[in-house]
Amino acid sequence: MPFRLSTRGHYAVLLMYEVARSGAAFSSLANISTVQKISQGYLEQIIRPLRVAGLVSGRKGFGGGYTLSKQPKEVTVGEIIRAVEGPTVPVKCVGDPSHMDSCPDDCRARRVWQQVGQAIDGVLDSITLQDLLSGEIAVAFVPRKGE
Amino acid sequence: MPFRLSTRGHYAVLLMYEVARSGAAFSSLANISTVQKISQGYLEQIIRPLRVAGLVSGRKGFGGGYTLSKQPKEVTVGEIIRAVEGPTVPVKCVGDPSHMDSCPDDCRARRVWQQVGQAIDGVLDSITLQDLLSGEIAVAFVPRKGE
DNA sequence: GATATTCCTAGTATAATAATAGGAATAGAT
DNA sequence: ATCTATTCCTATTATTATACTAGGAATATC
Repeated sequence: MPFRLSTRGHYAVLLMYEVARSGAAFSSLANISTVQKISQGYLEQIIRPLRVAGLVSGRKGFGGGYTLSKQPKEVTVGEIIRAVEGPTVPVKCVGDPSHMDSCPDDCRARRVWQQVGQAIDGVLDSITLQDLLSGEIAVAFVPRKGE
Repeated sequence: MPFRLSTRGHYAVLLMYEVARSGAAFSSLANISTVQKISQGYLEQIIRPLRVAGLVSGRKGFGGGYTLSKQPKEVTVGEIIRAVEGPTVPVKCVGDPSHMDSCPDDCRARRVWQQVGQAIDGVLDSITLQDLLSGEIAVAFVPRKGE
């Protein structure tokens, strides 16, 4: 339950993966909606900030859809998630000036949250759409029960 | 906004820090409530799972309160947060068997979420209450505007 | 002109969060 | 004994965020 990613960020990555899969051809949201089983209306909302951020460009009308604005290896998962969700800060008192005075100046925990945010961005920024396409992502160690 | 920690986990760390600061003496929630400006009733809810997990022990009555059950260097921030919030999994389809079939078996993104969860736990488990007490936490690199 | 698409704004149901409220049990102080 | 400070427990509630749905306007192709 802590450090959860909302469906917006989650779906944004799946969405961009589908757009990347189609290469130079236009991918329609109707098609992606079917493949990934996400409502088209919701996808429209999610792709808007991605377009504004210049990660995809859309084309209206019959045969239209979206294509990547950059090469798959130039687009990181971090860019995608931050475009739809904003900066990666686990608690408000880090990064948001309007909340920084809600905790004392000498708060020892603040550096913990900074490190966590940095670690998350480190992982997300190290993975590109090209990595997703080629399946070349290192398998994370997942501890099992009783280990 | 993504990967946010709720106040329960956030406050749990501040709470444990205050308990640790008092060493062997009992810390009352009334006092911690005043120092950290968190309502006592809410602190009571937060400390319960910490007590159940064996991180603190409580003593009722006048002069009562809570003390650490272990040495500060034996208690990690990760233990604290997971005790009150559950396991660190950014999306439901990782870790929760009831949701693992909602996405396809070959989902390329799943490893991303696994790696993120592992990175978060890596940071949280590397920091102990002793580190908070002594202030010996490495400063995370925080990028500034226009850098 | 029919249709498939992006593009835009608003509303809404559900769930999670962040508490508050009220009290019972217990230990020490007087 | 009684008073008070504390933990301990259960329930309720206000607020917010999430995760959508609805309805339509613009535009490009057939």
